Amino acid sequence: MSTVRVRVAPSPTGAPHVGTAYIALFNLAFARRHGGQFLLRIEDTDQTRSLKAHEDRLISALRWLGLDWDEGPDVGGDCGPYRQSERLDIYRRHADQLLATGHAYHSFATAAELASWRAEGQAAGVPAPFAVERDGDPAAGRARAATGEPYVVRMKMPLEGTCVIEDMLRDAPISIDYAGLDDQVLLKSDGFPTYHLAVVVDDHLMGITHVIRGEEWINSTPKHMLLYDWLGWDAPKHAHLPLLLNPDRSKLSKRRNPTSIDYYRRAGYLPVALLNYLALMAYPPAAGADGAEQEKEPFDDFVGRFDLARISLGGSVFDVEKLNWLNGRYLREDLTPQQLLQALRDWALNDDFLAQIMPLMQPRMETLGDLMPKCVFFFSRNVEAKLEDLLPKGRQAEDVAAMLQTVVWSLETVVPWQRDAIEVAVKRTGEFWDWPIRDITRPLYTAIMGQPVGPPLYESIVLLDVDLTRMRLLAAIEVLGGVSKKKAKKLEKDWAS
RNA sequence: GCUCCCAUCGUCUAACGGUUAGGACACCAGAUUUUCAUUCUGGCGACCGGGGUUCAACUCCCCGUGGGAGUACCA
Repeated sequence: MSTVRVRVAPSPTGAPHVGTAYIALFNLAFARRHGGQFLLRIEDTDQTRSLKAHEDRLISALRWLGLDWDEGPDVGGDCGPYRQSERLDIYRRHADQLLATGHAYHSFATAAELASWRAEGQAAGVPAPFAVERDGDPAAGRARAATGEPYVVRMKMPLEGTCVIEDMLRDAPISIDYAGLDDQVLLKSDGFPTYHLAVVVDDHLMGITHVIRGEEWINSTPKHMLLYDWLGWDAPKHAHLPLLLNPDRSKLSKRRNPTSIDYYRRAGYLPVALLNYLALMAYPPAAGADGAEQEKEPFDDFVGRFDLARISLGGSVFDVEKLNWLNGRYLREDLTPQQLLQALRDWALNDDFLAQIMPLMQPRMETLGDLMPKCVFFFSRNVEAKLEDLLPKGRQAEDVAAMLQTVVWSLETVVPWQRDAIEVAVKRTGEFWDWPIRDITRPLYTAIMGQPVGPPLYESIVLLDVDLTRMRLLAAIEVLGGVSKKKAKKLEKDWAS
């Protein structure tokens, strides 16, 4: 049997997500367990959302966790490039091959046409009918494309038949009828591939033997199997992991919870604990000698007993309380006081970080002893904002909560995280509400610092960093009574316009 | 709507036909600690429902129900 090769393939479209770490963790464990290789591939095929800044943060976050890869964009390897935006010609070549063999076709349909086809399909309880284009003359399609008219390349899905997927985590194979599937776009009009084309081509070219990914991909696996077949390749084995969930059991999202790896880093969690907790999310703890279970288990020990088939299939609610408990145990049990001090230095108690605080605090001090009380919030996991401090004179809690929500949205667009851009984002919400800036900043001071007074706001937000800032704003919104789902929806609409 | 996945305490899970259904987080009591935290002890608390199969079902099968995901020129 050939060497095990697995990968994690995140797309750099936002903050590094704990879900990515979770998937990476199981891939790495599988690779280590079988003496194989683990690769990192950047799936930056969405030109409108992918950012190099996000990729940099992602790599830094995964490195911090110690989820190291054997091949990747930053370390190279024999199967590069490992960034999909640098492999465009490869995808085009394979798309051409599928066009030539009649498995794909040029599509020129407008958005309006597609919408009407979909509506038609919906009404009949079937996927959108693409017959108009898919059965046309291939040469005509090619000629039309050559004129420079924008087009996409679509898969010609079989109208009948069933795809049987063997999933390593499940006893019974998964069967999905081809008839229920859309003619998937493979090549977009900007010349970039979609996920479906790129993932199959790359996994094959990079020698991936096992695709271990999130459960949200099950439904598109038949498309991938078809592609392997059409291209004349053997498909890798598949394993679809259960999803990480919000407390309300929906797919883990940043809407109300911290989902960025950087949040946990900045809030003071230890990588070993986060990793341990993530493993526990889908894998039973080791049995101890006395029958009790050993929940605390560093990654290297976990690898030694890892067996893909033992992964539990139900989605898991991410429980910060339990993470806190585990993190506390590592902090107390595994670190000498010296090591604890070092961990603190690596985190925030270092000259580099403190030096940035000095200019903010110096004008506000009479004795050296005034420093810490006035800037504890930089070193705290969270602060407790009091309701009365969050309310500017004459404002209702409900309105202030809504206002803070728009600040959260406004701040989301700030990349990279810099002072002036933050100020612009905050002022923009001021204009939106047509409130004096004071009524915006007072709640902000309180949310960020726990009290309505403190060092300069924008500079402080920069140092607090994006994830901690976001969570403090969300916490303040809760103190104010929250923003109802219905209201948030309307607000989001108004805000977007 | 259609397709697929999943289903044990509030949460994470053990059990792989025969157990008083075990452990962990959280919570509640008590002990230790000058305080707090830690630590220790105890408590609360679950097999989604209905049919089968079997001497015996949490466990196997079927049907419901519930939850989730997918259904994009996003991944």
